[in-house]
Amino acid sequence: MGEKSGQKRSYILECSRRVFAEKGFRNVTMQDIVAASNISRGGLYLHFTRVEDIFSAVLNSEESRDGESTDSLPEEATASDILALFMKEQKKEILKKKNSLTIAIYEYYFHLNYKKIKIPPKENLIKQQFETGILILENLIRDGISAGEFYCEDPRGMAGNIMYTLEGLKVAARTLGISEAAVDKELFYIMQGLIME
Amino acid sequence: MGEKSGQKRSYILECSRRVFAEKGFRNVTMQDIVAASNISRGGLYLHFTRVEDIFSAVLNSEESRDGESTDSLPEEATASDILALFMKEQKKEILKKKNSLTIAIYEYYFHLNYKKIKIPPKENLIKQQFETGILILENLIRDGISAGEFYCEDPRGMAGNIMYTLEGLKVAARTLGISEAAVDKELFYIMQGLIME
Amino acid sequence: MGEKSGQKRSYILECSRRVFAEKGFRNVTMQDIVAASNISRGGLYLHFTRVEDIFSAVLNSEESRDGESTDSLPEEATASDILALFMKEQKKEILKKKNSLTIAIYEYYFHLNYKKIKIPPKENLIKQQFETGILILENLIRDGISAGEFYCEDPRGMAGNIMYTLEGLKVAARTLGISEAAVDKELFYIMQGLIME
Amino acid sequence: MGEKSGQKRSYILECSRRVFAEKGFRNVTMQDIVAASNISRGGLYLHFTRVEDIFSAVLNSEESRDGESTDSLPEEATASDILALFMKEQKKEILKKKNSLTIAIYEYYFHLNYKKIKIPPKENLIKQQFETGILILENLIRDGISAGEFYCEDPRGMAGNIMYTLEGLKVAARTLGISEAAVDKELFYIMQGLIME
DNA sequence: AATGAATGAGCCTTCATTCAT
DNA sequence: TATGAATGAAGGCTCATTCAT
Repeated sequence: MGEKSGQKRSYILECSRRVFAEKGFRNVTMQDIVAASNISRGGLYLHFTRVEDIFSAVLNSEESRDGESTDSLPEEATASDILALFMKEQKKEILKKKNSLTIAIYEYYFHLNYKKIKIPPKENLIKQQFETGILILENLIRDGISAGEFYCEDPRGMAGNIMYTLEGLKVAARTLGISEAAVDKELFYIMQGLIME
Repeated sequence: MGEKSGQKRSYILECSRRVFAEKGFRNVTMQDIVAASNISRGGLYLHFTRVEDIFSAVLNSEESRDGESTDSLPEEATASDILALFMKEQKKEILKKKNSLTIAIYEYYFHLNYKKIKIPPKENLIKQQFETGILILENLIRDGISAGEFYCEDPRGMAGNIMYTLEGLKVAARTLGISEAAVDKELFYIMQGLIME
Repeated sequence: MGEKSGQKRSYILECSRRVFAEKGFRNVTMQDIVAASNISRGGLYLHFTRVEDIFSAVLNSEESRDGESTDSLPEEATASDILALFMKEQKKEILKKKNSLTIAIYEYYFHLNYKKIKIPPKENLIKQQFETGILILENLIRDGISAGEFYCEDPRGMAGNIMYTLEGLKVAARTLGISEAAVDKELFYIMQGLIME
Repeated sequence: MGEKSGQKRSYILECSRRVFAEKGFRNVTMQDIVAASNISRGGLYLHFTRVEDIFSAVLNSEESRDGESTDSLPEEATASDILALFMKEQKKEILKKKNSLTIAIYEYYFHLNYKKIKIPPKENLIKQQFETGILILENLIRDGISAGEFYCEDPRGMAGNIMYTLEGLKVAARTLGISEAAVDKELFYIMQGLIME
């Protein structure tokens, strides 16, 4: 029973995710979600009353989906290997058009911004992801330094810088437009800055 | 006549700018602009038929406003001085809440994105600004290198990297939220990377 | 212009009045009023945003309509004549089914009651009408006493008593149902209490 | 089984009564009753299919509750004593805000009125109560007259007049609003009219 | 009998857009 | 040109009522 209800909820989120990926956040209406999930207007309201709640729930259900396509690495992978893989994933994310929530996420946060809604940090998964990203990179850089692969005087600073640069690329790709070559160039520049000559 | 019409148009843009700065792009309706400019509904439609046209026109009229608050520099300013000033302006821009079009611009581009509207590069002032920013930085870096103030192996790459990082900071400030101290840290990191020890 | 707008407003109120008379207050939707006045949904909202506002406006526009059907009296009418006429009018009002706002008024006040909305006494026309009714009756009774037609020790008390009795008859007619004969009996009883034997 | 079912029915009515007392008749939805009785939606529908049916059943179950708070009278009570007590009860009823079905009853009858539903007199308990009230008062007045306490030429007429006045006070208290002092004045006026000077 | 998820009709409200003046 | 009243489509929300379990 609780089971069934949970299933439906998941089903709605699954359908909604597609809608958000396709139309962003601000363009999505309750009706869009009704249409996408083939349920009744009232039926949807049984589970969610606002688009923003649905989006928030979608974000919270993303965790599990996240590692989806990561190529697995061999045991003896070097820091450079891992960094290269990370950059490859980031590139994919930056350029991904289909099935990406990126714009929707930005729009969602702008929306919260204007509605003056604050998400408690503990529930703010995007922020957590960002900060986790910094930590992972920092550790990776330190590992690379220890292994004599990387050179970096301020691993923490470098990690932050990389994450903000990636954020900049992500948003620029959705606004100014950015070619694959340009992304490659930027990512290459970052890696160059780390690798010992 | 053309004169009069032009005046009214400018007046509308001036009023609209305030509205966009306050409410972003997506939250603004024709009615908001009518209300802000004390103009008649029909009157507005004589000049513009869509909110996006108005926003586009606001962007195109921004050029003149841009250098507004730049502190002037002495003749003999060093590259470091200029870079420091640039960073100070960027910091202001990143953290500015009032009277900033930043969110509106992102929303506008997302909107174009979903409407599949492409702006010809020549008319895309924001993109041009971004690219101009890269050029200016590149030149500045080269000047600094020549003067023995900076060290950098790839001025062009560095300039791009800085611009994307700033973009990342700007969008993060409007989504994840970012403290002044964190901005300082990031900007300091960038400068550190340039200045010779 | 202000003229035109006022005309439309009056027109809406006129149509609404019919609707309220037919369906009461609680059963009336904005759509009913739209339908009754052959204007557009949005057009109605230009003038009124809630059914209760429309009803309130209808009440406030009733004043002028009020004396509509009063039979005129000869100059030399006695207090008894006037009282008889008053009672005749009251009887009509009590039994009137078509075109009466009585139930709507009760429903409206109940509605305000539950919404905890208080009408400032000065704007509460129904209350004023009631109190005016008491004053008029009191004066009439005093006149009748002076003329030796009536006998009454407490004209003010009698006037209040009559008004509440009439109110009771009015509401009973819409709830319990009441025959014309029963109304006659009650009104006759009141008059008997005044007229000297 | 019939027993069990009856219990549940009574339980629903008990809960519903509270809801009607609090929200009137028109504001009550099936959902309100479901919520108030911790019963399932479907479960409620097994017993009642409309709010009006529930309200009707509540009214019919009120009989037993009615005499609830009547102060008991000594054996040798005079007609005046009884009348005074009656008036005291009426005053309480007129002014009672909490736990009163008064408005709900009016709304219910208005509702029937508009739905053109007629209750057969035999089942119309409110009407019967009203008529019983008249009879009781009439007898009381006659008793008072016999005992030399009251003076009244038309006990039947007086009884009806009193009941309608009380009805008027009751409805006025819920619409125009009425102070305790004003109620006292009216009730006093009625008693004055009976008691021999 | 009992449950409560699901349905869909009905109402409310806001806007972009038009058009007579 | 300018005005602003009017239109109607689009979206939001709530409830009575049904129905599979």
